[in-house]
Amino acid sequence: MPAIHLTVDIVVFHMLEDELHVLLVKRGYDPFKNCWALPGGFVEENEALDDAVIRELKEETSVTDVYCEQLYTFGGLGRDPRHRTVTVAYMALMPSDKQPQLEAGTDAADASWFKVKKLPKLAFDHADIVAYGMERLQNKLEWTTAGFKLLPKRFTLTQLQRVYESVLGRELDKRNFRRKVELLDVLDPLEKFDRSGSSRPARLYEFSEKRFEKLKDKGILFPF
Amino acid sequence: MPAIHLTVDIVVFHMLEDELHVLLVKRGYDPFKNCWALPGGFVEENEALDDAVIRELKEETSVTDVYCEQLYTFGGLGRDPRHRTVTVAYMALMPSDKQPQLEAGTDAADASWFKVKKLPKLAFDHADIVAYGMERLQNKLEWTTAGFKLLPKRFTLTQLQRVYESVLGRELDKRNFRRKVELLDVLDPLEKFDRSGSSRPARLYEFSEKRFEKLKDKGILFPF
DNA sequence: TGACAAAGTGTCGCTTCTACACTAACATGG
DNA sequence: CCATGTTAGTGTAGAAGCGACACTTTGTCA
Repeated sequence: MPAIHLTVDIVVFHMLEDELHVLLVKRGYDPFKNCWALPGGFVEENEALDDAVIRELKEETSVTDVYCEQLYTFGGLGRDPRHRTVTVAYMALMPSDKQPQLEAGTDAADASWFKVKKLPKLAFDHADIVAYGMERLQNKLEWTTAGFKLLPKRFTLTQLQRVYESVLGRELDKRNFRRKVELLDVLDPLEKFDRSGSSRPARLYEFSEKRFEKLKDKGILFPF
Repeated sequence: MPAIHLTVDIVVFHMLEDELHVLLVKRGYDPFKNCWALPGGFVEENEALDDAVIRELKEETSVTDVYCEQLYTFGGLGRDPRHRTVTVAYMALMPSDKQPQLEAGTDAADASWFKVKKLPKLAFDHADIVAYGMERLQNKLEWTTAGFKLLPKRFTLTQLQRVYESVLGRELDKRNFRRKVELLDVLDPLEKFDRSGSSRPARLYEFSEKRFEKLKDKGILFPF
C-alpha cells in the first residue's frame, strides 16, 4: 500500500498572565530547520492516534493527564517538501497550575510559549492548524466546560472571565458574565480567597463535575 | 516509516421520500465479506485526502459536485483485523435531485440506500462513523445552510421542514419554522408551484447564495 | 360540486440578552 | 492609623427571540 507518512501535531493551549498562549518548538532538523513549529511527530505502527498524542506531549512538556481532542486531518499534497505526509491535528488544554517542563525533545532544539496574538512564522501549514484550533476552542467555550480546563483547580471568577475574553478576543461585561456563571450552577464557592493581588481578595471557586453531570441529566444545554 | 494503511470512508446523506438515508455498499472481499459498509477506499500516494473522497464517490455513485466535509479520523488499533488502518471519515450531502447511479464498484458487490433509522449491522467501526456524521449534521443544520444542500434546487417549505425534522429526529412547528425561515431572508420565492400532490400546490423557493453572503457580511449568525 | 388534504398565516406570554454604575473590601505607603 | 488605590462584587429595565397554539385557503380527485 502507498507509503504515506502519518504524523500528529498538537496545538497546546495554556493561560499565562491572563493571556492565551500556544506551545511551539524550534525545529532542529530540515525541513524548516530553526523554524518554529507545533509539537508532534510520527505515529508508530502499533500505536493508536490518541496514544501518539499523549506520548508526544509527554516528550515535549513532561506533562500527562491533560484534555486532548482531535481537530482535523490535513492531507493536502505538498505539505511536506520531502514526503507525502498526512497529519492529524489535535488540541490540548493545559491548566495553568500544571508546570510544564519545557524540555528540548529529540527533534526539537527549543520550546516555548507564544501569545496567540503574536505568533511567529510557522513551519509547514501549522499556521492553518493553529487557526483551526482557535476556532474550535472558541466554539467549544460556548457550550462545553472547556474554559475550566485551562484554569487551575481553584480559581477566581475574574480569572475565568479572562479565559473567555482571551479566547474569544473581546471584552465581556462583568455582571452579565457572573450572572450566567451563577445560573449554570456548576461552581462550588470556597471559603478561601486569592490574596495575591494588592486589593480586595477574590473568592476562589472549584468546578464541580458532579453538578455538571446533573445538568446534563436534566437535558439542560450549556448556555455560554 | 511505519506501514500504516490510510483510507477514507464517506457517510453519504440523501433525502428519499422525506426521510434521511445513508449510502451503504456490500463488501465483496474479506474482511467483513458480504457485510454492509460505508463507501470508501485507500488513499493513493499522490492524491490529496479530499480528492480521494471525490474519486471514491464518483466510483460508487457516478455523482460529482456534492458538498463534502471531513468528519473525524479514526485511528484506534484493531479497527481492521488484518492491517493497521487509519481512516479519515467524511460526510457528503447529496441533493435529492441528483440521480445517483448506484454501480457496483471494484470492491463493492452491491450498493443501496438505507434509512438512518433502520441501519443494518455495519463492518469495522462504521456504525460509530455514521453516528458521528449524524451528530455533525444535526449541529451544522442549526448554524449553516447544510439543510439546503440535501434539497433540489427548487423546493417547497414543507420539503425543507421535512429535512430538518428527519435530521433532528423530531417534529417541528410549522408556523415557527416558517417564521424563522422568513426572518433569515435567504430564500427567493418563485412563481412556480409544486403540483405533484393531490391537494393545494405549494410555492417553490430557491436558496439564494447572494442573500446569504450579505447576512454573513453583516455579521448575522444563522439562527436555526 | 362536495369532500379531502396540504398550504398558508399571527399573537401572546415567557425567557433571555444586553447595556449600564455604584459600593465593599482589602493592601499599601506615608 | 489613615488616606488612597485597586479590584471584587452586586441589580434592573428595556428589547429581542422562542415556543405553544387553530383556523382559513386553495387546489385535486371522485
